[in-house]
Amino acid sequence: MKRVADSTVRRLSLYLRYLEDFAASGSSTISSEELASRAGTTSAQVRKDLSVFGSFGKRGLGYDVAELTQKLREILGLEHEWRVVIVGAGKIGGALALYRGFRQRGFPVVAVYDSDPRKVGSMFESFVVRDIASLAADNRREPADIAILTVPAESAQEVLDQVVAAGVRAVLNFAPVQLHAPDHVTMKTVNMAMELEGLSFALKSLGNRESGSAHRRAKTG
Amino acid sequence: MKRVADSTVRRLSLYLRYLEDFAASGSSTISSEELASRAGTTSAQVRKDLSVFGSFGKRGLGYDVAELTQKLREILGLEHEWRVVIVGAGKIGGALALYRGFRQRGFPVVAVYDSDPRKVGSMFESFVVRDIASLAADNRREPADIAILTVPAESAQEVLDQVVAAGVRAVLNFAPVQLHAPDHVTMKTVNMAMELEGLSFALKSLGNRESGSAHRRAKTG
DNA sequence: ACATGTGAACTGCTTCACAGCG
DNA sequence: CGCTGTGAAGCAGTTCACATGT
Repeated sequence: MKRVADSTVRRLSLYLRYLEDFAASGSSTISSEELASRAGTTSAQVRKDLSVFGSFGKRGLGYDVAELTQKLREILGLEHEWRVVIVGAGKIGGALALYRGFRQRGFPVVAVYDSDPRKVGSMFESFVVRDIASLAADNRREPADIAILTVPAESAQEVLDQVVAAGVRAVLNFAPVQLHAPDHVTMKTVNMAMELEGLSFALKSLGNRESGSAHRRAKTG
Repeated sequence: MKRVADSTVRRLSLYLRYLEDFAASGSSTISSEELASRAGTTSAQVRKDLSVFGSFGKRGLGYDVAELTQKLREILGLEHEWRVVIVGAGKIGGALALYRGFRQRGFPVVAVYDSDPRKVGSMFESFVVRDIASLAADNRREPADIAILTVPAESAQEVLDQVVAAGVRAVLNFAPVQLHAPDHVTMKTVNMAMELEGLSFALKSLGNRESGSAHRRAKTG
């Protein structure tokens, strides 16, 4: 199949969320225009995105909510659960391990790993922290589909290598560095430092004219 | 000034991180080629990105690490700190409030807010959780530059509206919904559900051929 | 009549390739 | 001679506009 743009997949994920809301509200059909306004895009974009995978609408009518929901779930591969492991038992790893939304959306967290011997074996809510070195063996019994990396930037590449060697083929990285993985491994990076610096750039570019800026320029406030 | 592409700003942020590492390792000059390999891009891209803001290199030599670091900090608006408030005293908000990396990179968390009266007034590590309704007044005394939204999807738009009304002009949203803000407010969204679904799509597209897939198809494993 | 599905036009980011300069 | 800086070319994603089908 032809390569699908990343931006398209991201929007499909958004559409799915709104369809689920919409189904709850009772309506059985929805137009590309309505989906677009919810997802913050245009009706043409919605139709183009869907057209990559087929023709799901009825001309003059729109899309059947239940049917399109089901199609999107199929397209995104959400018909069964994907087993997630968290690697890095720190603050953020902890928050994610406890976050119920993942399981609700079909991504149950099945284990937590760390490379720090002092953490290994300790309890982490309902999880016993396992040694990252045992991931490969654990994976042979009960394969993990996705690894979430919440380790410090310094060790992120090393840990990624271990995760890849263990056979995991999808990684969500929270370390603020660009990691290098083999082609058969899919990686997404959430870089909060980068997002904040993007906001900094925007604030600075706008001239930061609001009254509050004074307290920074003149510390003698 | 001409509009700068979002992708450019994101890469500048990455370059800066590597320059900081590089400075620590002693070298005083760096080529676009070397920066590119670290940041996972091409030398031409590095030069194009920088050329948007000026000519910082020396032909035949490369870039002075200290000088380029300084320039990037200026460009990104990192010469002074930006005050951050976290709105939503739940699991993720908590992890972010405790995360030291923000302060280290110039984004000190100065307060935590929530709209749940049961949480307001309670301690959250070193923070007393404040009522979101008091944000506007607090802001008049000590303006927050950036709000990080870690509230449930259902209330995210409502909370965003309050944050905007309080005068905050930059928002980092962790709720998995598309939010609508006025033009003068800059928003970035980190949507973990979307990232995971992107990984799901990739795994599914690759056919998920590895041994582990069997245990899902045949529950009789 | 109405909303989809889609080729064509457009926009904007990336890559190329080389002139320019240290 | 080496590496930057940059127009020009190439490519990918978005928007337009209308033919198509119900």
